[in-house]
Amino acid sequence: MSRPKKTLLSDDHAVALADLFRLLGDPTRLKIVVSCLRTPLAVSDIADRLGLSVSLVSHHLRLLKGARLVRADRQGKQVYYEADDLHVRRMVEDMVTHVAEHSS
Amino acid sequence: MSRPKKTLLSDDHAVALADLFRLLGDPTRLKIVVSCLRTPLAVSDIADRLGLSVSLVSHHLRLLKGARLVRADRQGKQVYYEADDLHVRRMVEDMVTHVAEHSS
DNA sequence: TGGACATTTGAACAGTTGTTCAACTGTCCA
DNA sequence: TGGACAGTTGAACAACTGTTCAAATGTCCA
Repeated sequence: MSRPKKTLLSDDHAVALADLFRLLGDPTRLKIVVSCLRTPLAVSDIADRLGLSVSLVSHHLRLLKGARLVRADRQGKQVYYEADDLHVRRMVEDMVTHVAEHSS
Repeated sequence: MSRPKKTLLSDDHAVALADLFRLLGDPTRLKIVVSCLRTPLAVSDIADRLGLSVSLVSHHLRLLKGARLVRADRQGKQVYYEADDLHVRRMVEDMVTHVAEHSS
């Protein structure tokens, strides 16, 4: 609960954290994550909502899944994606609302 | 205090937020930010601590300053850099401690 | 089985990015 | 002024990344 005064970042942690940041560092990919933040969404639904090709969305989802930012759930012909856990959801939401609030 | 149920991300906000994430998405740059998170540090001090060339650190600092993630303060021959505001500090700290705690 | 729908995958390409090296600017002090 | 120290800048290059297109896989139902 309490936070240490000095947070020195080990190389491993720096790389791991940077990997996360980098994945969220592309606007398209960020929008994909945000779109399935609260409700599981099929690939084609995401593509429709964002006006992207299904192929492109799938490519990005593969990367996001690899980093455990999203989770896949096949249901018949469709595959539903959603934010992987509570933490990812909170962290992205916090950042999104922050930018929304502080947009000058 | 309360968070809206649906956080839809506008294109502008997505790009702005992704810009932030992308800058933190490089391990070297992330370590530079973290190193001057709590104490202002001169360019050569950062370079020494992280074992990087002064030139490389300066290049990265320029990008970070451009995004207002860090602030520069010349003091004689040296230029001290530090995290630009409380928010940047908190957000990066939160992510760093999160990864440190959840490293499996 | 066959065909329609949903998604994944791989190759290929243009554009971007991190790093290095060398040259340049700025600041101080003898 | 001169030289030493601190930092910035630009060019150049290899490595990486996002996107597109076409082909492949998986799933359901008549």
